[in-house]
Amino acid sequence: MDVVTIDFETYYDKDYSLKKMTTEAYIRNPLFEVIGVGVKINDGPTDWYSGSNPKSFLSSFDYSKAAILCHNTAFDGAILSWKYGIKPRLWLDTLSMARPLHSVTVGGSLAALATYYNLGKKGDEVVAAQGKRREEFTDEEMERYARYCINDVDLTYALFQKLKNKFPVKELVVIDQTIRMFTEPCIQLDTPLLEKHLNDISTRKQELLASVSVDRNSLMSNDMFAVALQSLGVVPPTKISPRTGQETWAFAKTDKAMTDLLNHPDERVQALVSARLGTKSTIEETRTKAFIEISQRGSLPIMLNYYGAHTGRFSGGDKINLQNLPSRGNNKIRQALKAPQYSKIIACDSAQIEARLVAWVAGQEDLVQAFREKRDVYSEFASEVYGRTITKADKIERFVGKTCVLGLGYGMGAEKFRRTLEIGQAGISVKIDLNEAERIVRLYRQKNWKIVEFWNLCGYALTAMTQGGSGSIRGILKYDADGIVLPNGFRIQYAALRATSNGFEYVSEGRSYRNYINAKLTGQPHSIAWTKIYGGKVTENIVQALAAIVIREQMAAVGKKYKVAFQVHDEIIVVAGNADADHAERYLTEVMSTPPQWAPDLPVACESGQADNYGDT
DNA sequence: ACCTGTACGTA
DNA sequence: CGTACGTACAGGTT
Repeated sequence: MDVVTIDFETYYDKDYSLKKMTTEAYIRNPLFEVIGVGVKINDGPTDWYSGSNPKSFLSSFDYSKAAILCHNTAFDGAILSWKYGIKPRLWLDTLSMARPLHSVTVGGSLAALATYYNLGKKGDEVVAAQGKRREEFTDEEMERYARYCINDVDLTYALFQKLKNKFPVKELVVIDQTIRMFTEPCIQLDTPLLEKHLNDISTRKQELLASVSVDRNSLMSNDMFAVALQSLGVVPPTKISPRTGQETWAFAKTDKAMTDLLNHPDERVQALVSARLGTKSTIEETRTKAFIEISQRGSLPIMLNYYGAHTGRFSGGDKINLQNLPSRGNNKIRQALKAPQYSKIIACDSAQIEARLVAWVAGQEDLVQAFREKRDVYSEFASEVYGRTITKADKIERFVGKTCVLGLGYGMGAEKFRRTLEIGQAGISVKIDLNEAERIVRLYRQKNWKIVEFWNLCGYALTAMTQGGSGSIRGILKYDADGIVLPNGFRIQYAALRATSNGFEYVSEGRSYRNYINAKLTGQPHSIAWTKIYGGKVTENIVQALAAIVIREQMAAVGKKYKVAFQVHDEIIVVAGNADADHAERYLTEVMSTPPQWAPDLPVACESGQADNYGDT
C-alpha cells in the first residue's frame, strides 16, 4: 500500500490558535486558512504547495487504495476530510503509535521522537507566522516555511519506518478507526434538546440559590462555605487529605459528615448543604454548553486518545470527554447524541468483562465456570455472605455481592469496603460495621484464593523487574525489566520502577519522568511525584489492559462491516442505516460474545440495544 | 498564564 | 493498599 505523508501549515494568531481552542473549533472556524501543505509519496521527495487551491493540488492523487500518514492525524486528517473530502483506505498516525511503545518516557511531540530515534532535528519555525495570512508571506518567508514543513514530513515518514516494525497490524486498524471517529463524524447533535436542557439546569440552580441566604460564591468557595455553616451554628466537618496529609474541609458529596447535614434538625442547614451539593457539580451545564456550540458548527467529531491510559485504555480528548457523560442521574446529554437521518445508534457493552478477566487470568476456575454457565455471580457471592440464597430480587444483598466481586478482587481492605458500601450506588447504600466488613473481606479472600495468589505473583514480578530479572505470571504474561508483556505484544510499563522501604513506586507522568532523568544525568536534586504500585494494583492494571485488548480486537472486527462511532471502555457504539440496524446489532453482539484468540476459554457476554439516540440505547 | 489540590463525571 | 481517566473550579504563584 502506498503511504502518503502529509503535514499542513495553517493560519493562527494570538487568540485563534490550537492553544486556546479545540481542534474541532479551530478547523471549523471562519479564520481557518491553509498556508501550505507538504506531501511525500512513499520515500519520494517531499512536495510543497502553498497556492490558493490546495484541494486541486491534493486531489491529483487517488487515496482510495493508499494510507495517509501524519503526526497527530486527527488534525491533518480532519482538514483533508472536512475541507477536501479526502478519505484514504487507511489513516496512520505516529503520535498514536508512540504512546504504547514509549509510555511516558519520550513524549508525544515529533521533536522529542525524532531526537530519540536519531532521525534529525525538527526545525524551529523561523518564520514569524503568527497573525500572517498566506498572501502576506514574502517569497523568502514562504520558502523558509516550506523547508520547515518538508523537514517535518520527512521526519514523520522516517519515524513511521522506525515504529512500524514494533507495531501489530491489528492495532494499526484500531488507530485508523480512532482517527475516523474524528475525521468522519456521524453523530448528530439535537440543538433544541440541548438548549432546553441548559435552560432547565440553569433554572434548577437558580431555585437552589434562591432557597438560601448566601450567594453562589459562598457555596463554591470552601472557606466561604465553612463561614456560612458556622453562621448557622454548625461546626464545618474536616478530614485528613489522603494526598497531602493535611487537614482539609470534608465538603464532598462522598463525605459522610457532609451528607449527614442533609438531615440536620435546622432546615436552613439542610437547604444550605443541599444548595452547595447541587451547585458544586457544573459538569452538566458546561458540557451542555460545549455541545450546543459544536452543534452550531455541525456534527460531532469524536476525539479519543488511542492509548490514553498506561493500561491501554482510550481516554477522552479535545475538551469533550465522551467517556464520562453523565448517565446515572440524567440522560439528557446522551439523548442529544443522535443517529444521522434514516440511521440507528447501536450500543453493546461487554458484561462484567473485568470480573471475568480477573477470574480467568488468576485461574480462579470455579468463578470462571460460574460465568461460563451464565450464573449470577453477584447473587452467588452474596449468598455466601448472608448464609442464605440471594437472588436478583434481593436488591440490597445483591448490591453487596456485586461490590465484593468488583472491588475486593484488587485488594480492597475492610474499611474502604465498608465506606464503598455506605457511599452506595444507584440509590442503594448499605451500612455495616467494621467487624462485618472484615468478615466479608476474609470470606472473599478465602473463597477466591487464586486471585489472592495472583496479587502475590504480581508482587514477585515487581521485585524481579526492579532487579532486572524476567519471568512469567502463571505462564500467561511474561515480564522483564521493561514491563509486563500483553497478548498483543505491548507492555504495561512502569517507568523508573524502584523498591521502597515498604513497597514499590514508579513515575506515571511524562514531564515528571523527564525531569527525573535530567536530574539523574546532571546530578541535580529532584522532587517529583512517585506513584505507588503493589501486587493488587498490578492485578488491576493487567485486567484493565486485557479488557482494553479484548475491546480493541472487537472494534477492529466490527469495523470491517460497520461504522464504529466511538467506544467507552467496555462498550462499542455503532451507527448503521435503518435497514441494516438489526443485522448490525446481531453482528455486534456476535463479535462481542466471541472470546479472543489468546483466551479461547474466557467466557464473554454482552448486552445490546438500538435507538435513534445514544441515551435510549 | 500556569500550577496544585479537590471534587466529580464515566468505565 | 480497588484502578484508569479528563475537566472545572478555587486559590495560589510566577
